[in-house]
Amino acid sequence: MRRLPPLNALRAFEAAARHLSFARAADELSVTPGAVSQQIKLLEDTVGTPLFVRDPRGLQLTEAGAAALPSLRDGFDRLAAGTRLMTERGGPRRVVVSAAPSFASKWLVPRLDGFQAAHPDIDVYVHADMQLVDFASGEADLAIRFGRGEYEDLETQLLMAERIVPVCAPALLRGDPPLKAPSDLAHHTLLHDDGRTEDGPSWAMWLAAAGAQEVEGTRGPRFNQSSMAIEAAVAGKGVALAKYALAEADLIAARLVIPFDLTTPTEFSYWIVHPEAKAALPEVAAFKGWLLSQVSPEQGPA
Amino acid sequence: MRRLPPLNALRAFEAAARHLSFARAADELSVTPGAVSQQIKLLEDTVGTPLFVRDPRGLQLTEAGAAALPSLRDGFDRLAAGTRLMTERGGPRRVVVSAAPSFASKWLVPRLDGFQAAHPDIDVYVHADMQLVDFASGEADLAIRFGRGEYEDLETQLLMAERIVPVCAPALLRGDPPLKAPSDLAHHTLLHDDGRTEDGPSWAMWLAAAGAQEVEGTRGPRFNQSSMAIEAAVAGKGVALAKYALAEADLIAARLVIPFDLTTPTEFSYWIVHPEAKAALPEVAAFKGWLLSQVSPEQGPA
DNA sequence: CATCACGATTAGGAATCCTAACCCTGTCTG
DNA sequence: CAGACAGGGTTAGGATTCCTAATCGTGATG
Repeated sequence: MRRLPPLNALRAFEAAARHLSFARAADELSVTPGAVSQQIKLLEDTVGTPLFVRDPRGLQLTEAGAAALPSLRDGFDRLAAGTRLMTERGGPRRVVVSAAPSFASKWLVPRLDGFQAAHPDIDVYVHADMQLVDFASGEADLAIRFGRGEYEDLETQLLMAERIVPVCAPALLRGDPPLKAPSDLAHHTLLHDDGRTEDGPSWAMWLAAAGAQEVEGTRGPRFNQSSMAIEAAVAGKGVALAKYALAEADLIAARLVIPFDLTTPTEFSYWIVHPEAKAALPEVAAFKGWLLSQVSPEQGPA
Repeated sequence: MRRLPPLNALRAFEAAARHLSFARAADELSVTPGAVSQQIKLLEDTVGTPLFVRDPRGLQLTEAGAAALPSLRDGFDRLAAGTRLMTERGGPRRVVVSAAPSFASKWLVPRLDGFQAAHPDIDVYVHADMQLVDFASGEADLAIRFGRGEYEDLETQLLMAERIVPVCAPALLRGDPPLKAPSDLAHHTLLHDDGRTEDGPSWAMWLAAAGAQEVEGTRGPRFNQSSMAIEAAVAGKGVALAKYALAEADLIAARLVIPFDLTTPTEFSYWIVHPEAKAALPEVAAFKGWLLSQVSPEQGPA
């Protein structure tokens, strides 16, 4: 027989452990910090072990507390998912999708009408943010992230690989001077995506691979979002190094061209990521299936 | 932000849905049925949907309730696992293993000392029972079951395949009459494992495969546990059809021999089965790894 | 050295939860 | 076919749990 300590105490612990703060946990639970303190003491008495080290400057989990946290977080995730399954029968369904801002605007949003057409009963909320912070607080249902696919305690599935291509406005090809060889880049403006460095290779790396070491690879404007570099390229401001997925729509619409067909593969890919518990929600499953169908239209996941 | 209904109400619902009875749920939770009734009404008010159809002769889940139950059960499983992780630090650890009686006595128990040697801090409780009923009530941590590996909502991993062999005491080989060909079985006693039919082929099937149709395959004593048929064979009472895994120890010790080397493969195998939530418990993981190491000594799971 | 941020502690009141007793309905049983 | 029984529903009121508000202690901060 399953034996559980007082559930509210467990929940208070889970929140406090997640925030490493009674005050923030209390805020999340809409109670006072004192209440959290009492609940946690009760839990510690029940299980017979201290769960936090109370430094005067903050909290720290004991080994016992740290060992239990992942299971507890996952457990409450599942209770939340189960509750949603009973609450939202027939009501409006929604998925909250988290993605990097550039990916959201350049890849996801242009395709969303396809999802809406296939699932008119599900509303999609796109949550664009730089890092993957939404799951701990329970805000997002599913995320698309660019990286190595190493996300702890989250279910992960490959969406698609990525490669880096140079792009510019078509007019630049016959500009002054024309863009015929990588060395011609010396007389053009290079547009830099200055996001987090791990996101992809820089102009310097690309130029080296293209054998155009003589071109200075650090000049030119820098943007902290890939989409801005791409939009600058569309506007004819220069040549950008772009992730293919983000430039694809502009390439198909002929607002951009690939001047030199030297693409650099990356070790990073796009991943679909979500807490395991979310898999039980049909709207999340539907969105995931649709995402995968966007990549290989005939076939969803295995 | 994760929004949850009153947790005690959720737990009451989960128990009532599992038992399809307020009274049994109340018993499990050590409260009165009235309390359960109130909690469930509270939950139904909170989520705005009825969860049970109250027939005068019992309960039935509504669609909403049925949809939510698996997530909730799994959620509470995980909370229980997390609680154990904090409770049993340093204390005595234990695994409760459920297995069929014959498998437990003939295969599992003879090897257990190896596990005890490798993990002296973990106590193993062997729970022998005919069906797989222990998980719902939370009694067992892990089970070994013989079948097709189709266990809903449970994590499943193949332990080993199985095949059926005839076995008898060595003395019978030179008995009167001697056992030289399958047709000689006509003058010997056949020992029948009369357990659930899906467990394996009968003597009739084996004799047909051996080309010994003239032997009457229904005579002889019947046992409702495989181990009893094997023990009867060891005692020289006749020839039994045995699962190889169960006879192995007696074969190695030369208390049994295989008179005819015609083994019948089965479509059933042994599976390691447990609720997903149990994977978080180190003692369960240790036992599972040890089980797999018993099958292929050099290599544990993938 | 005053202030702030963080947690611990306590008393008392608010909210929740449970029991006990009773009702209703269909089924089983002699 | 009547009575017992088993299942669930309902209610009042008391037991328990939980939370707030106020106060204290401690180290970091400016």
